[in-house]
Amino acid sequence: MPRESPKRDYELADRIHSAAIHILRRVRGEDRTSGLSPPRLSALSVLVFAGPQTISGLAQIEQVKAPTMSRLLKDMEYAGLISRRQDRKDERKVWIKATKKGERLMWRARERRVRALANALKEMSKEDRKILCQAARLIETMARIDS
Amino acid sequence: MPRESPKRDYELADRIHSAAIHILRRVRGEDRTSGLSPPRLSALSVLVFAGPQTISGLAQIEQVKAPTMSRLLKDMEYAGLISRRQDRKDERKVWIKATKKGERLMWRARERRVRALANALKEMSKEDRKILCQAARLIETMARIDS
DNA sequence: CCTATTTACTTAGCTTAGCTAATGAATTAT
DNA sequence: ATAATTCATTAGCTAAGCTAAGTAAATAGG
Repeated sequence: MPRESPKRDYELADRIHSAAIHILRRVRGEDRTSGLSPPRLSALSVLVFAGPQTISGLAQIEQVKAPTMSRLLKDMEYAGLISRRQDRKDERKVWIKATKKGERLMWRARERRVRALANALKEMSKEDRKILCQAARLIETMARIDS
Repeated sequence: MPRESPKRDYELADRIHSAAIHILRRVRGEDRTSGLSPPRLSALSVLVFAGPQTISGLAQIEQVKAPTMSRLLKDMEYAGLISRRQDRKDERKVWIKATKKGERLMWRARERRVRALANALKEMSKEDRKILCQAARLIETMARIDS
């Protein structure tokens, strides 16, 4: 494991952190108008793209504790965005899946969200987009390594 | 304004968003042990690096409404991390600056935070770091463009 | 086979951080 | 002089994170 430059590590961590904070603050307002907060949208998109999940499974994917996910899902169910079904074999497990309404809402919210970043993205060069894309992938990988 | 690939825009926005969420969830626990939540740490680092700010100025930099910043600062003052001083000319304005204790705490928190990402950063190639660094800069630029 | 432990989910209760609306006080404009 | 604006705060709401504790189902051990 190459330990080149501790100072750079600090700076890099700082900047990643700062960037993350500002990105989220930026899209928060936009997302809220759609009725979907970032955590809900994030969970919903997992359900849409990766298919049904158990609650604790989804919590793990979203890096959140089970009670937190449980409450998010309760509200989302009330809003008609997801549905539940018990596992046949193991009656403790509950499988969550996005409803049609949930899928529709997700797409609309996504549209709003991208619009919130559109000004910047539109003016961006191909190279810059590529950098962002690669960085996003790196970060997703990082986030999954358990400390 | 070159509008090359709308579909890519969606995907890119999605991935940036997701990456931001996961980064913050990752460092939150680490930061909490130092007594500094991400928003507080972020505000404090502005004060340390960019010098004293008025409350509304700081709110604007942090992309947050004034009451939110007001409350953050109230708690941070109580904790001895920042101090206030009224403007001589305009007695409505309050200048905020980091105390010595605030600076020390900021550095320690930063250390913890980087440690939370260290496992991943350590194993990262020079190229990967460079990508992250460039991406962070791009995002900072994006975040400052007002929609 | 029965008890004990583990697992999946929920509930309750706390904290932090966003927001808007309303207030007080100082400044600026008419 | 008065009206409008600006800076900061307070009050009160919502959302999302946590831990601890509780219920119900499944699994393990004697």
